[in-house]
Amino acid sequence: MLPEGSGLAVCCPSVGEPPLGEAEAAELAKVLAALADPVRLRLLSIVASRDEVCSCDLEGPLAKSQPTVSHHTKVLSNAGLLVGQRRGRWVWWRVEPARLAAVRRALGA
Amino acid sequence: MLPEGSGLAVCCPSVGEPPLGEAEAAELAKVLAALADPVRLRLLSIVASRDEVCSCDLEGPLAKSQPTVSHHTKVLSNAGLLVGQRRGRWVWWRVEPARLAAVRRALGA
DNA sequence: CCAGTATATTGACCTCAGTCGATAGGGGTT
DNA sequence: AACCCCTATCGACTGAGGTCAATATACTGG
Repeated sequence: MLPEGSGLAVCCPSVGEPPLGEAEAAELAKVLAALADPVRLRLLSIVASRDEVCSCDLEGPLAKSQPTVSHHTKVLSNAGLLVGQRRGRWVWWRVEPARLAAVRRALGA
Repeated sequence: MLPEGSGLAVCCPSVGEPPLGEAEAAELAKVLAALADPVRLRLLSIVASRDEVCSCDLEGPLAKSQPTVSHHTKVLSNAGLLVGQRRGRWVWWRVEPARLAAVRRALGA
């Protein structure tokens, strides 16, 4: 449940600044793939709207089954965009704004 | 070969600003899906590095077959990220910085 | 018009990802 | 302990997408 590649956060081989080697491209593509799903974008938006949200409060708004929600939170968490913390029986999710900022920077002109 | 949805360019239902309806999420996901491929990211980076690049100059650096390159340019073009112009037998591609900026804005905190 | 070159499309293959039902694991409550 | 609730994993199905060989289309030059 930990972010795997963090080459993105450090600094900035961006799409605008030419070379963009295969490794950087692959890394950036992974994070973008995590973002490139409407359910996950809405999930992210919901979590961002409050400070913390538990998984059980996501099924309703997303209109997806519990396993599906769990799958999406895992994908976002692996991408470092979401961080989960277990408290009692619930898992509370919050967004990782720095990660999102890194993506914006990597897309920067 | 024309961008299809441009709801992104107008204004800003961002991931940070909560509601993010299903339609906006789907639209944003489409553009992000176009970006979420290492070959296309490198393609975009190459085109951005010069002002214009013709398809024939992409096969080499990308190490992909001609149909594959054509496929990727089409995907990026459909997403509004790349614009192609046929001059003689060549197609010259240039990036659409505004579109990329719109994506960054949609991802904005 | 014919030949040659650049690009687009087709068809097929293969892998991957989204989805859900069923089940397992973790953690409270009584 | 037994029970219930929340979350994670598994297995299976399905659809989407990256890739290339083969073919088609578009354009130029002779």
